[in-house]
Amino acid sequence: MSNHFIQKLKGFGPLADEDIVALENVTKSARKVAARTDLIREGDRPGPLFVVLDGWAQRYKILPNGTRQIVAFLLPGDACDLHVGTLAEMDHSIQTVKAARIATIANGVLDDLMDRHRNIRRAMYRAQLTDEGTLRAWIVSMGRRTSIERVAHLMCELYLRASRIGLIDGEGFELPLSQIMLADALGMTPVHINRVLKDLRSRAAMEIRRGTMVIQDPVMLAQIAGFDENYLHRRLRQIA
Amino acid sequence: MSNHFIQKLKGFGPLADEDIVALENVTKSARKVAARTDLIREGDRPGPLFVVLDGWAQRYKILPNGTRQIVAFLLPGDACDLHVGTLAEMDHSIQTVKAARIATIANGVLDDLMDRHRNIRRAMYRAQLTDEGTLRAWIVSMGRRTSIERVAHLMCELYLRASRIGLIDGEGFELPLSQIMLADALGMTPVHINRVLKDLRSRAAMEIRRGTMVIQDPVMLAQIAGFDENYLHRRLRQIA
DNA sequence: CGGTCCGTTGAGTTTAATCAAGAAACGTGG
DNA sequence: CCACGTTTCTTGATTAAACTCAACGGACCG
Repeated sequence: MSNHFIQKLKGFGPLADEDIVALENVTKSARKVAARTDLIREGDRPGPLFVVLDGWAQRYKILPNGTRQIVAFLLPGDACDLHVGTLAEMDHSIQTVKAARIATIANGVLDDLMDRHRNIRRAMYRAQLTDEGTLRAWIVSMGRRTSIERVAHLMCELYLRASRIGLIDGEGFELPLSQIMLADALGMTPVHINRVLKDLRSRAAMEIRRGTMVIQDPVMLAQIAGFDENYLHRRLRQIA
Repeated sequence: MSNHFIQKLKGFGPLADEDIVALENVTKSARKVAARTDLIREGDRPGPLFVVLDGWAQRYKILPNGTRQIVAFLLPGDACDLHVGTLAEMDHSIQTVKAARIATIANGVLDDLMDRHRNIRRAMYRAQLTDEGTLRAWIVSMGRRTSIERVAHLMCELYLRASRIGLIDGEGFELPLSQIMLADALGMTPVHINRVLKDLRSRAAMEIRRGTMVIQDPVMLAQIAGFDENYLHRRLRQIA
């Protein structure tokens, strides 16, 4: 059975057999978690590191006025903050989006893993860096893109991330996000998301059909989005 | 002469004398850089790690339509991405805001430093985590806060960060940001920023006077912002 | 088969952007 | 140290984008 986490780390630097064994060991405790279940809540004392082996999760924050902002989507292979456990209090919550398989790595175990395996350490930092790039891209989207550009940009991002971990099947990929979630991720209202999706559909750029995202015209979509995939660090530099 | 970088890292975990010596060594190459100078540009092959010892810098991205989005402010003691040098291409630019003193740490030197000094490594990761928290807070602001809340929130953030590194002098602190920069950071137009600042001034919450930010009513400002300083991880958990 | 959540559409409102123009501050060179 | 040019700040009037409110159809679930 393939382990998306190991798969992903391999993309960020060479791993020796012993590294892989260590990673398998440390993630074999994975458990099934139902959809819409909080793994950890804002204000909690940070627990272990979470690794999404299968399924989707999201980071989000609820504001005093009751609105919600989703801050990141976690796809198979994604981990939460490295060393999140060293800080006093969570500043946001993490929740499964659909049924997921989640591994938890205790802090001590993680420290140990990072101390002993230089390859793993480096691969995880690089993974961390691409996550940061994604956060920055979200800020750019929210600050300077129109609503249709924003939607298109998120779709490009998710498509690219899904494709890298082999989640594309022919016509499209599974997108387990309601329009409400999209609204909370993009800083809009569900009503407006609905209108934007209608617009994208009428332009024959993309369409969401029963939980499946279908990109009819990838070039048009990327053009609308002003999408620059460099921020996801597609090409790693050759490292000595 | 105090070194803001070392000062800041000390706040994220204990450093031994030898750690401090190593950090001093590695930052003694600092050079003066004029205001509004790009340290590195989007598309460049990432160079060394930059550390801001004094002055302000900013990360920003220019969009195809010519607009700009500032993605982060770097204050004295702040560093750029760890291991930024391991990736293929910068996805944004970094520029000084005012005249600054910048140290550069070559990739090999940084790797070496991190490998040899466990304390430094950990402190830098924790610093990195708080930076990430700040990015998430910006996303929340842009997505779900009104313009006045957004401005107030940024001011609270900057005030808190400035106060931690001893940049507050009595009434306020130096804020070397034009309204244009504030607009580019908050995803608004300069005209609207101007009106919002006027509003905050008329409420006697805060005021910017000749490059100095004066907070007349911190409680009101934090209330307007819905500011939760936890995201900046004020309190580090006790670590064994 | 009834309830709830989600998606869809229309009408009216609010927020912030745009356009425009003048005043103030700043920097530079003579 | 002043004069001039440039950038930044400020304000008003108008426009555009997205939100709010409301209602209904459809899908899914127990």
